Amino acid sequence: MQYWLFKSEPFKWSWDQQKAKGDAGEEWDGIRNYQARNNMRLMELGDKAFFYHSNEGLEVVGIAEICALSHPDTTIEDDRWDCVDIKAVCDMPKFVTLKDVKASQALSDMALVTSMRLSVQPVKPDEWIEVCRMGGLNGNTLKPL
DNA sequence: GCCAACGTTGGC
DNA sequence: GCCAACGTTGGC
Repeated sequence: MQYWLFKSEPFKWSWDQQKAKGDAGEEWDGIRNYQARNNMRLMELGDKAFFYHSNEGLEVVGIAEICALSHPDTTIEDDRWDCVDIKAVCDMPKFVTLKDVKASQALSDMALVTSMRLSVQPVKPDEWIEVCRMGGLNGNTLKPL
């Protein structure tokens, strides 16, 4: 099991829209960055991910799960660009803001801070547990604390 | 809305 | 293969 973080500008694709898709999930298309794409190619079914609102909100709002392995992005005729599908799992009981993450000593190496512009990024297990804890979730069971 | 950071493109 | 120009991301 690996952990990830997906950024989305809420006025383009929000957590509410993601949740409305339910278990069917939705293709995470539109990624045109090699590093982000490579991360998606590494994802496995059942991997968990934070859903982060960029530009507006600037906070982790929920938890999603990979529900389809990397496949060609259907929105472009270019075989360089692949993507996975994700589905919503649960809300963060308390949103974890970028400010909170930056203020945490334990999260100082998190990609959200160090690789600001990367839109699909890996999350280390200890970072996963810590962000979940700050958001009011047990990172292993994903049950409220 | 500005601008810094940084990824990509394309000329040489 | 270098690097300048350019475009995009995303925090502020």
